[in-house]
Amino acid sequence: MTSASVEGSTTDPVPGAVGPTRRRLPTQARSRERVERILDAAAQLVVADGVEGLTTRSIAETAGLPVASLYQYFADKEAVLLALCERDMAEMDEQVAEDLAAAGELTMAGLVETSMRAFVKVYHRRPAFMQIWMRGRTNTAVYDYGRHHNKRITENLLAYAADLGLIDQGGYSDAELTAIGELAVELGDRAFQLAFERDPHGDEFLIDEAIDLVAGYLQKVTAR
Amino acid sequence: MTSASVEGSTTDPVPGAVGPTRRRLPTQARSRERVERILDAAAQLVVADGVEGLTTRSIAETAGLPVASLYQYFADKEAVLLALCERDMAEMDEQVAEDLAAAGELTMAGLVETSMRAFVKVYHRRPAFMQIWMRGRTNTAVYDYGRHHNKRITENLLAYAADLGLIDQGGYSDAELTAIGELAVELGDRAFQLAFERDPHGDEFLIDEAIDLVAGYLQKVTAR
Amino acid sequence: MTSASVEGSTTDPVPGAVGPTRRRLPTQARSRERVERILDAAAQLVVADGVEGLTTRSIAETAGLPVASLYQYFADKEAVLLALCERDMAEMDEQVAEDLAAAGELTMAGLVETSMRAFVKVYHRRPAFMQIWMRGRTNTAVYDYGRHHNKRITENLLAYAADLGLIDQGGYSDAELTAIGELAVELGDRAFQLAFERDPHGDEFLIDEAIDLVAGYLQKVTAR
Amino acid sequence: MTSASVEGSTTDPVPGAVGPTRRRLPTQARSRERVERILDAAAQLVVADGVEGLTTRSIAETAGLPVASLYQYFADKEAVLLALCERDMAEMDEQVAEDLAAAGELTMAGLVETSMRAFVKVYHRRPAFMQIWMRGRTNTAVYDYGRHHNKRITENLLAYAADLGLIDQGGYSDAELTAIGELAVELGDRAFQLAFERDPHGDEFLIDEAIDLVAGYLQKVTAR
DNA sequence: AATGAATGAGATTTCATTCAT
DNA sequence: CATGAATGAAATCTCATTCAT
Repeated sequence: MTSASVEGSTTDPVPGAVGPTRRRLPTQARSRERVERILDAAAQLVVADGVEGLTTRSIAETAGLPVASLYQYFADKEAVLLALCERDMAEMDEQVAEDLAAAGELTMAGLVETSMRAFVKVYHRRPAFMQIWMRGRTNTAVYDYGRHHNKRITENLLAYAADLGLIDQGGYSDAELTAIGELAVELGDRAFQLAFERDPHGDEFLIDEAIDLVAGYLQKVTAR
Repeated sequence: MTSASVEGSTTDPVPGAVGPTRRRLPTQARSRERVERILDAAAQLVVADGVEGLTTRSIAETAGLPVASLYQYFADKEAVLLALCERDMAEMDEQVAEDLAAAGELTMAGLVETSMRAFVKVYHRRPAFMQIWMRGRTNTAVYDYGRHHNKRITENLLAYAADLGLIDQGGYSDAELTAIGELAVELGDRAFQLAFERDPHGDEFLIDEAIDLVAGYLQKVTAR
Repeated sequence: MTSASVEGSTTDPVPGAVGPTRRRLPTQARSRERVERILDAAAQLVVADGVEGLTTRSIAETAGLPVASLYQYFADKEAVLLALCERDMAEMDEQVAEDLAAAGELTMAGLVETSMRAFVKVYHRRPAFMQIWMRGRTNTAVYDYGRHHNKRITENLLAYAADLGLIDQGGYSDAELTAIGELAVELGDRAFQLAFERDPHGDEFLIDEAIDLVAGYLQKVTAR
Repeated sequence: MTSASVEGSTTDPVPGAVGPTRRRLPTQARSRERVERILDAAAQLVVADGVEGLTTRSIAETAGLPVASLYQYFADKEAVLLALCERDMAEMDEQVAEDLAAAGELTMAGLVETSMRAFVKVYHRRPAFMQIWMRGRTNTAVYDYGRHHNKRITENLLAYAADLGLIDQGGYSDAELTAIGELAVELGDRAFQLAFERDPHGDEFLIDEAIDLVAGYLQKVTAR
């Protein structure tokens, strides 16, 4: 097993996030706590009303602070949503990294299954995230963030797989290999979306199928 | 060639569509013409400003009639969007039916390819539709309509394939077969979305891959 | 006496004014009445709180209609202010035209005096206008409108004076003559501003001085 | 040449200016430096965004200190603007005093010309000041300060002229004489405003006219 | 004295929808 | 049927100012 890691430069700087310059601990703690409160409020509201129904007012009300204070921590409404994504996304990346590390010797199919099962774990742990991710993609910002993140996941997984010698590029160019990888990730993502749309806990049959189909599709570039 | 047709109960009743009570022919004709004008306006605006930027005012202005008159033909803004989808969708169904009819003896892979290429034809012919379909799915109504339509397409295609004896259900239950079919359609749809996101004319490599992967995934229930 | 008139294309189209397409008389009347009510409200508020304190809310409240209805008649807040200026400005132009017509044979000094006294008449008749004009020029839109209007007044008066043969251009170029005329108008305007700043009814001594100084300054281009 | 000086009680107490209680020299020095930094920032911003676009945040940011610290040195935003005026105004007074001192024996016309040319010098040297002064008068505070300052200038110049025996009061009362003086100053001011509005460097023709007209208007109270 | 953080109080504008005619 | 006009209901964001530390 190599030292390859799927966790690359994991944390995208979320555009619009306003970091209050932190200096003293008590203040920093308060700040962090408020940011968390805002994100929790937003998550809760998204689950209840959908991403479209999210308003600055409702966020502030739920978080128990004045609307104006939102703008102390976030550049605008969109930034809240993105921060929400980022927070859970980071957790997701960690889970994947951890499970892969624990998995030992892997084939391509194993890599796919381990990663995708890690995703499912996080969806279970974070129902709000699942909601946003699975239903909230009707918001452009979230959609774009999702696309962006999927690209990064693709890069990391491809690099990881290459490191382990799991890839046989066959006749495909590098660009084509990347396109195939990205397509695989998007397919898995979409299949999961369906699985969780049908059943909040994730339809088991569809989850299994999703894993199966991604691995199956990747056969064409798989060495072992 | 059997009498099977993918065009089943082709026209979904769009919720919210208000049928103006028709009485005299001239009126009916006028009505139809105005509905078309509204849909054309909406299509044009969606291409220009995206689904999010669509307003009743802009629709009315572009269509050259008073805002209030929209409500004579549609229950609300959403209904316009859905009618728009439905109109193009019907065209899409027709194209598929026609191409399948012309295709003669088919295997499962042939069925998949023929259908998907028919989709692409329509995307090319109707850029507005492509826009709505490929980018507009960030609108909840459109998204839901898409899901709904994909289900219907699945049903029709499965029935058609069964009719032709292309299906070998293996150990799968009927429900599972349906789930697999639906998943296949959604995957193809998503893959196309990526293809047209990357290139307004549809990235050729991705289109080919899409067809390939759908056919590949369906192997597990394919007789020939 | 010639047929020359200072009332040229007197009414500048106020940018942003939204004319509801008028068709039927009752409706037209209602519309007009509401516009008047809005302008009256704005005028009253400007007198009370100054131009800076004017808000859409206060206008609507005072006029007794919902804020949203303002936007039926005016593109935005600024447009209200400009319409207000225009309304009174038109009256001012009329007064000048009328008084000049009644004045018979004139010298340059007579032309200047007649015009400026006509201004004063209107200031007296329309205290709200006087307020806006004399104090409200701290608003950029109003200021710019004022400059613009002064230019038009200059053109009209110069043309009128030229028609009557009151001008002896001396060594000055056309551009310089225009500059001199504009300067004269602005000076008179400013002097009046001081006169009405000191006394809401217009300080008499300053008004006399204003007329005197403008006529005096124009000597250099006066034939008789 | 007498000892008369236009520089009277040159520094108007700016209302709202908060003198930080000075105690130790280093602190005082720091204070002074910060005040300068704030004023420089404000000047720069006014030139860039106009007086209307000035915000406490932008000032603080540009000056490189926390917003809250502004309030250590100034009572409110307006006070900053006024202090800015005052600073440049003092320079203007000095320039006038200096040029008059250098001018030797003067007539009324000479006094007017020397003073006004001194103004122009400072406008050229301080573009920010010119901006505020010439366009910023749409801000009430600045406008009022301008009026106030013009009054003081009038007093000083009248006293200076009287001292030199340039004045022949004719039939005018003292109050009238003052009114005439003030009017003359305001006229010159306004004419300059036009000159600098037309050309950032000051339209030469208009500047000459301005000087000419002020001297001309003052003829009525001029001894020589 | 200095300042990070907090916020009350608005401001302007947009839009879908509904009536009265 | 048609539609001009009207509007309730929000939504987002900005800013000057004030405290607690």
